[in-house]
Amino acid sequence: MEGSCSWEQKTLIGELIQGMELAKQLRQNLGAKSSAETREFLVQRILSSYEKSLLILKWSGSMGPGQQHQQQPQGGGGGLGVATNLPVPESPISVNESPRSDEQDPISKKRKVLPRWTDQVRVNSENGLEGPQDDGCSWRKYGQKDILGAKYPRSYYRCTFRNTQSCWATKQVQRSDEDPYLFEITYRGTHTCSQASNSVQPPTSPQNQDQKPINHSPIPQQPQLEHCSPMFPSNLRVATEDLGERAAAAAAAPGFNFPSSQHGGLMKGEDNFSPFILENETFLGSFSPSFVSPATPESGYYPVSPFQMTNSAGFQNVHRSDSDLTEIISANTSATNSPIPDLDFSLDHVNIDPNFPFDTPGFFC
DNA sequence: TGGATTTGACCAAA
DNA sequence: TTTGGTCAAATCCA
Repeated sequence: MEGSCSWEQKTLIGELIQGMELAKQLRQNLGAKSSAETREFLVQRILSSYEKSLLILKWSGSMGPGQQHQQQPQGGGGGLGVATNLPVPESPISVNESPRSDEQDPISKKRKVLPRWTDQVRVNSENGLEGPQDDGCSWRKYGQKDILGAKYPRSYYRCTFRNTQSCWATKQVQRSDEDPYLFEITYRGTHTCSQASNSVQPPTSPQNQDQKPINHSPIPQQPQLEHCSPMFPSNLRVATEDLGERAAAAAAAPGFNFPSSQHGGLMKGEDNFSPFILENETFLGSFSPSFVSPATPESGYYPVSPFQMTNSAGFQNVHRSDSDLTEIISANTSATNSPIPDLDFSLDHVNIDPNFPFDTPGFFC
């Protein structure tokens, strides 16, 4: 935390202040005999504020001085990566070497270091739709793998236009151990194909988020082939996934398959989860227009803030997304040859309220 | 018949 | 050595 005006500090203070104010509101509501719903909502927000504060502290504490914006510990307890105040890398494409080379080398089997972020889609069997909604992009499944500690196999998809348009965007779909109706979709890389404008873009900074209109609809209309760039998720709940919990979740279950956007059906017939309905498919955070059409896959290295995950106001729905700052951050640091670990973190159990005051006084320097 | 999916094998990172 | 990610041949399907 360099200087007296670190982003973390301000954010932390803002969170605490917000929590205090919410507590006051709750107090007033208690006296005013407000509805239980209102009180519950306030409690939810208060808890959210404190959880965020704790995450900030946790994250900050795990970073070396002056590195908060550049690295993030890997592992479930990673906490939040806050790179918000980082400007979009002037030239993310050229700044990176390894990620870029990886991404440009389709033949390499090396684990790609691409911008990665996770979205979660909750489905339910009531609506009759088959599987989670299409995210607006054309994906082609190229693999499935049983993941250690996970009850369900993970499916791998890549852009249909990978060959024709050299679009290296990929996504992984993993059904939640704890909630079979919850799918965690990890996007890697950004679309550079013709459907890029519809593609899911990595979350961006809070600043950007503030500028985005927020859809406060608590219940998203069953998105029809919505654009990948999920406008605003109606979920206000941003859960961070605790990596440890995954392993903990144990029971077994049949593998699952995720319907591809082109087929709509389940990938694996034996799956008993047939009629899935997308209850929520959103992507927390806002997307800066400047991120919409990266010139190259590498350009997907965006500064991201966990808080951009904040968003609209759904009340009960599950959803959330998280981001992976790793590569994004590396874009900003590679120039200094700093080894950047693959920082993958997610936020689970954290409810980020849609009204997170990024404009809280002092939020920004 | 062409495009998409399945699945075992391979490879590199951890 | 283990595990995750990808490849590519086989298979499926419209």
